Amino acid sequence: MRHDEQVSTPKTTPRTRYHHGDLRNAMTDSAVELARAGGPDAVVLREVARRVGVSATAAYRHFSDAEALLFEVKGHALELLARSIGVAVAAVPPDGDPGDVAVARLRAAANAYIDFAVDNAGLFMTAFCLTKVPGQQFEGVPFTDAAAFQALGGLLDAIVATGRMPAERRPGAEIAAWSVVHGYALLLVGGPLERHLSEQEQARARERTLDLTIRGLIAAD
Amino acid sequence: MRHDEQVSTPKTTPRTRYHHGDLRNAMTDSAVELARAGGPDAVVLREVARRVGVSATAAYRHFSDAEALLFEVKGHALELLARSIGVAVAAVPPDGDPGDVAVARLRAAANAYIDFAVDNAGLFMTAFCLTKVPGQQFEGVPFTDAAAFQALGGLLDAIVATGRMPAERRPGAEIAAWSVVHGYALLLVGGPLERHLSEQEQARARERTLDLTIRGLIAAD
DNA sequence: GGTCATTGTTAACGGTGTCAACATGAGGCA
DNA sequence: TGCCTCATGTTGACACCGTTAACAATGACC
Repeated sequence: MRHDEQVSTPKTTPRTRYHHGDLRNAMTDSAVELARAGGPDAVVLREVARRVGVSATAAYRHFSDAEALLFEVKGHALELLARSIGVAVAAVPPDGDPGDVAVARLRAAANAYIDFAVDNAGLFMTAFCLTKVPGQQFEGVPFTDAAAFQALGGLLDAIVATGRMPAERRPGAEIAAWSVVHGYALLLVGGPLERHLSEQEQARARERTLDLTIRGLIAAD
Repeated sequence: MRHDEQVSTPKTTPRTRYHHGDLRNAMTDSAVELARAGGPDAVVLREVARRVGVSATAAYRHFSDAEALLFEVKGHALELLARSIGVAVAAVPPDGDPGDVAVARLRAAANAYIDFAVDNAGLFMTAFCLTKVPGQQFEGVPFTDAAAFQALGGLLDAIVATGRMPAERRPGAEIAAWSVVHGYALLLVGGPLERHLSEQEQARARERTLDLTIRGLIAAD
């Protein structure tokens, strides 16, 4: 419906063979690029088909719906997010006090989450933005998040194992941790924080938010 | 684009007078109802006009854009959210230890925020969901949030005043607090939590998340 | 009571998702 | 080898959407 900015190179590769050969993946990739650049609203079935060099209706041989295509994009975005976090966590040097390392890993994961949201705002929005009240059947975020959720749990378990966090405080901690980071990221990406705070203030706010959360997790009471 | 469910009564009030008299407000109200029921995607200019009993193009006498209408709805949704929180905070009995009262107020605000998101998922999504990477000019959440932000600051100041929270931890605390609650609400509304957790687990998770956050805010270190 | 800006209306355009009917061609079976 | 079949892509059409241009009604002000 919105037909403003036609961002860039339509990139119509006018293929030679009648059958594309790998249309589903090609469309998904193209859709991911659109989402990266413009968020979920930019994922337009006809535009995707155009870029891949195929008629719009060809999409229906591989996706039941325009929404199904968007769903695929969400999955990809989540996978990229998870990978990005994994890299950051793995980059934490495992030397020194195990408790420090475990906490540093959690912090690295949190920062990677927020960094991803800032650096790939379009993908992040696409992954998490719900634009309609979901019906009976879930059509929110694909279940990939479950894996990420377990990974986060692992980080927290590690902290408990080093004695830095009371075990009885462990249950539900993933949800609290995820909530903070997710909320901060969303308030930042195109949200109020991005507008009301300078870049420096944002950095400070992020640090303090993470400090506070980690204190809540590991502070003795 | 999506033209599936036509939810309910089009409610076309075929007015008698040529001029509506209060078209702008009527359209805004109707749009808010659509958003409440179906989220931002349900706010369709032509449908709004239909319900108010007016031609689609009449909207352009009062809104520059379909987006402007949506923007108005966002403002209303935020106002309702703020009002809802205000009521909850005011309902906290001011008896007993001032520190307890101040903390209870913060907790009430947090719970009201999440309750609003759950009970008015469509409005909440409409208020906060960004569907496109914003351009130079902000087009995210209207600035009403600034007022809510200050109110939250007031709650935190009160806690500091009672000595329950170290003053040096005060700066940036709004952001941390808001982040948790906002993130939890968004993970809940149509998000992963709603699907992976039973209702009882959700209640427990919420309690623990708030506990953790408040501990982070007020725990001595 | 006449003038005119405000607020409506109709007609039309391009864009979008989607369906039905048709075209192509790659792979298996004779 | 040749044919048949079915997955894959195409064209054409429809309904809906946002938006603009040109026109009509009305109410307020002199």
